[in-house]
Amino acid sequence: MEEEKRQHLLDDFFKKCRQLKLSVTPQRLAIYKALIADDTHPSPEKIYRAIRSDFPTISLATVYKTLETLEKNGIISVVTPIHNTVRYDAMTEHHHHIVCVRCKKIMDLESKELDALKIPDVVAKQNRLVDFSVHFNVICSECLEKEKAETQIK
Amino acid sequence: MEEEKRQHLLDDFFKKCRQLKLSVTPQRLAIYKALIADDTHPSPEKIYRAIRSDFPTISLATVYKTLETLEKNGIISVVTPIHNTVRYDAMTEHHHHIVCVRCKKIMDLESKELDALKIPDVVAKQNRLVDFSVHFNVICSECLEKEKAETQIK
DNA sequence: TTACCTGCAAAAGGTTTGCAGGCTA
DNA sequence: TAGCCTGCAAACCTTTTGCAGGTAA
Repeated sequence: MEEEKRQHLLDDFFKKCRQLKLSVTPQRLAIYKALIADDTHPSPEKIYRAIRSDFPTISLATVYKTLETLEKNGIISVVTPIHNTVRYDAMTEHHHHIVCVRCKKIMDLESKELDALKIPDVVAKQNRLVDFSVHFNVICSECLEKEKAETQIK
Repeated sequence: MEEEKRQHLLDDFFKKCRQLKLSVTPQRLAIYKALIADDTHPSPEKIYRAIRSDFPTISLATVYKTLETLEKNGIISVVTPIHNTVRYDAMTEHHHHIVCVRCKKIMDLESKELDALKIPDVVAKQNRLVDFSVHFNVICSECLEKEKAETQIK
């Protein structure tokens, strides 16, 4: 990430925290700075290690809580999108996925059109492409039904 | 999944196991059957619960080991593609990801072209689309370099 | 028969929770 | 000052490992 962009994110960070009435504690700031300083999409553990030299007493739980808070407030986002357990699939051929963000159901999607996606040049310019897939986050029909039913009760 | 497809997968299962010299134990078969009977891409835990009535003494560790073996042999595949820890990103705007399957590095990719992807009708027909992203698995340039260096040593 | 596979138990991550005290706004 | 935030400890959940005995081919 370019220095300019980093500075911009940092400015936004203060702005958003003020708006959302989130305290800007030294720890939070350090966690956020560590995140924008690391282009590899670090894990909580990696962020923890990065700021430990400046905050020797900080706890990993604080890092988790802070990241969760920032995420819930839309200031940062989670990359591993699906869930916290491994999920298996009997289909080994190439296909795509539709994931319900409510009930966590994962559905397969076969699509010749998506398979034929034009791959941006940067992807294969320096790296060797292994495969790719498209991932749709949705609220599934069942969850929509449930939501509707609950709204009517009220 | 249609019954026909299931039967086909099951036939393939026996064939592949024979080819790969993997024993077809009752437990393995049960695990595989449970996987193809469940269209929601179950977790090891869910498969374990599904077969426990038939194999009351089976251990969760066996389910894990079996799924890992089948996955390594290309008989099944893992859905949660990235890794077993959460990864965060300071960019909250819509973007795509390039993931190195070797070093687990995750890189951001912004692409108006990908954003403009034609979404298959089935996706939004019954579900409410929240968002989507394209996920490229690659071997990154650094890992390719490393690989090359190691090959030369041999 | 032999190598692989299972089941148990324990350990090893990774993540979450509760609470007392401290700090930000 | 009030409410939020931190740090500690413990719990929890998922996954991995080692090993002894059992079973498929």
